[in-house]
Amino acid sequence: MGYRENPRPGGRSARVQAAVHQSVRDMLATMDRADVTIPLIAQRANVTPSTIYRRWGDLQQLLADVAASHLQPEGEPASIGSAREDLEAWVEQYADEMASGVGRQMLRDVLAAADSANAEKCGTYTRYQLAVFIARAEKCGEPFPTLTDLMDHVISPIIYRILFDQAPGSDYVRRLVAKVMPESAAGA
Amino acid sequence: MGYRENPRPGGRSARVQAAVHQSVRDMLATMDRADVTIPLIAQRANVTPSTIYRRWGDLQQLLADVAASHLQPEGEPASIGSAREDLEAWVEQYADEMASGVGRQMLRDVLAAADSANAEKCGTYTRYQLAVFIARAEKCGEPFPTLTDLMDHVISPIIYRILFDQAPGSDYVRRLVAKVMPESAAGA
DNA sequence: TTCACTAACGCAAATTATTTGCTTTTATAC
DNA sequence: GTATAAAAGCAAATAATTTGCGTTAGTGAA
Repeated sequence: MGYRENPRPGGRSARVQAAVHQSVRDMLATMDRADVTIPLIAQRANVTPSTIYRRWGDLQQLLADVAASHLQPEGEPASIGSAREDLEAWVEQYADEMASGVGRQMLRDVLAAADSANAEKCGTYTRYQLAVFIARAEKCGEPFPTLTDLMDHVISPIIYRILFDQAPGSDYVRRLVAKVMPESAAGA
Repeated sequence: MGYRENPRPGGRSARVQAAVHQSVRDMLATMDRADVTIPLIAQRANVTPSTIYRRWGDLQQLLADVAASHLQPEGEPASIGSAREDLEAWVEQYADEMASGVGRQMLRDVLAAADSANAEKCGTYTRYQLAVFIARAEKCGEPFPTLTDLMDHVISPIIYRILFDQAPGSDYVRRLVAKVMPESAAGA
C-alpha cells in the first residue's frame, strides 16, 4: 500500500517517476513557476493526476523531490591542484549554482516542503563533497579546515545570503575560504 | 487597483488584515498546518475567501506575511551586562526561538513564498538587532565583532543548521559567539 | 456637511485542482 | 504459468481558486 522510497530500477514505478521528474524539469525551464500545476505535469508526463497526488502528496513535495535529486552531486569533485585550490574552485561553483535563479528556486522548493527529509539530504550531499577535499588534504599532509568549520563558516554564510539577502559575489566567497584555512592569516 | 503595502491604520483594510492574521495565528497554533486553508481562514476571520486571494495571492504569501510580522522584533534587545554577555544571551534566545517548531515553520513559510521580500525583511530585522549590540560596545570601548562577522559566523551557521540539519544546541551557539569575539582566542 | 471618487470588500457563478472508491495493469516470487 | 500486491488508471465527488460585477466605506475637496 505504501510507496517505496526508491523504486526498483526498470520497473513501471521507476518509469513513471522519471517521466514526472522530466516533465517538471521541462516545465520549470520553460514557463513561469506559478503556472506549473499537477494536472499539467501529469498531462505532459502521460500519467493521471491522481498518480502524482498519491505518490507525492502535493506540488511542494514533488518540487522538493525534483530539486533534491537535481542538487545531488554527480561524482567526485575535480582535482586540479592543491586541496585548497580544489576547494576554492568547488566552493565558487557551488555558490554560483546556488545563487542562480534555478538554484535559488531549488533551495526554496527543498525548504518549502512539509517533509524536511529533502532538505537534510541536501546538507548531507554537501558534507559528503567537502569530506572528499578533507581526505585529499590529509593524504598530502596539507593543513586543512575541519568539516564543521567548512560547513559553519563557508557554506552557511553563502546559503544564508542567498536565502535572506543578496547573492554573494566571488570575492566574498574567496574571502570566506581564506579565512577558514588554518596556518595562514587570511592571505590575499 | 493595487493593494497598499501598509494599510492606513484604523481603516477597514487594516481591520481585515488584523482579523486575517489573527485567524492564521490561531489556526497554526491549534491545528495541523496541512488543514489550514484559505476558505477556513476566511471563515474564522469573517471575511470572504476572495478577499484573501485578491490581497495575498495564495496561502504561501499569506503565511509568509504572518510569519514575517511575527519575526519582527518588539523593541531593543535587553541590556544586562557587557555587550558580549548581552549578545550571548540574545543569540541563545534567538537560536532557541528559530529552532523551535514554530520558529522553524516560520522560517519555512518566509522562504517558501514566491516573493522574497519577506525573507529579506527577516535578514534586515536581525542585522538591526545586532547593530544595537555593536553600538553599545563601541560606546563602552569594548572590542566587538563587526556586523558582517556576526551575520556570517554566528547567525548563518545557526540558521543553516536549523534548515538543513539538526537544531543547534546552546553549547554550540556559545562556541560560535566565543569564536567570533576579537582579542580572545575562543576562551571557554 | 455633503459629494464625488476609488480602493477594497462581498457575493455567486465558473473554472480548476484535489480526493477517493473502485478497477485494471504489471512486476515479482513461487 | 499463476498468485500476489504495489502502483496506475478512471471517473465521480468534493474543495479550492478565479473572476465579473455590484456594494461599502474611507478620503479629500468644495
